[in-house]
Amino acid sequence: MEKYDDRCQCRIIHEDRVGGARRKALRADEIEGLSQFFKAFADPTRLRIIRALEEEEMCVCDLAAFLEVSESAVSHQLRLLRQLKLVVNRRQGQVLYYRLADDHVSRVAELALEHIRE
Amino acid sequence: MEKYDDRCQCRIIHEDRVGGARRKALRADEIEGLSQFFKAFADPTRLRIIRALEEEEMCVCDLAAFLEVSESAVSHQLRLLRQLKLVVNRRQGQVLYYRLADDHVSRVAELALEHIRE
DNA sequence: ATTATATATGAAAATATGCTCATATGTTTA
DNA sequence: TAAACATATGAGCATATTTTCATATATAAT
Repeated sequence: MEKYDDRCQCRIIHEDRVGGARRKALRADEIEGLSQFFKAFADPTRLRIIRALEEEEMCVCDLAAFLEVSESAVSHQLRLLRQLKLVVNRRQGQVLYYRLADDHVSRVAELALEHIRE
Repeated sequence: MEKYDDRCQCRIIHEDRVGGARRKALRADEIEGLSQFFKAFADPTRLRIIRALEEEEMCVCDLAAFLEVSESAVSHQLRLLRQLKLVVNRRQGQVLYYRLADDHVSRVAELALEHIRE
């Protein structure tokens, strides 16, 4: 004999709103993808990398110099940005040049900047 | 007698690009603000809260029911979103109704959604 | 071939984050 | 005034994230 419904024992004040939210909710994988995408921007180091690459492509050691952090740290962050498909690279000799994968990236950053400047 | 320059011992391949990046760089406090702003979107629970509030205002227990997480957890996340000025609330009796602070919030979410759907 | 350069990567340490639990606050109702 | 309800909050735990350090890989130069 259970004391409560085992699924959700929360009181619901507005059934309709909860239902509405459920109906328009994104699928779990979309939410996961979206939050991953935003995670890329959610760290000062990565955000500075993104901003720097808006201008022109840069190599790892340029970025390390600009950011004043270790090349290893930059490389780890770039891997993350690569996995999230926000940056791509091209090799020229021993140097890898990184650039932004597409312009949604800059546009999102620009829009957010507007927000915080208001 | 130091072995290296104590500021930055990185080799720089493209002085000009590093310089360019430095010149167009945002101030430290803007970078901090921006990354904080994005941090709000970088968690599935908060993202779902934001999406739910795009439709209409909701109270804490509605959100808890929709998200199927504890009201305490929702409340903690709402505090964070409040501190980041992404949501505001209004009290009606003992119920607090939350809504998005402005429409930059939805626009950023929408733009990012376009990105991941491509 | 050997050495140097540019970057990548795994493991571990330092830190940050998200949730739970217990308790506190503010509002309404009895 | 007391009890009930909606929400807030601090402390602590579990997990995740970011960096460092040591080492590995790929390309170029000697």
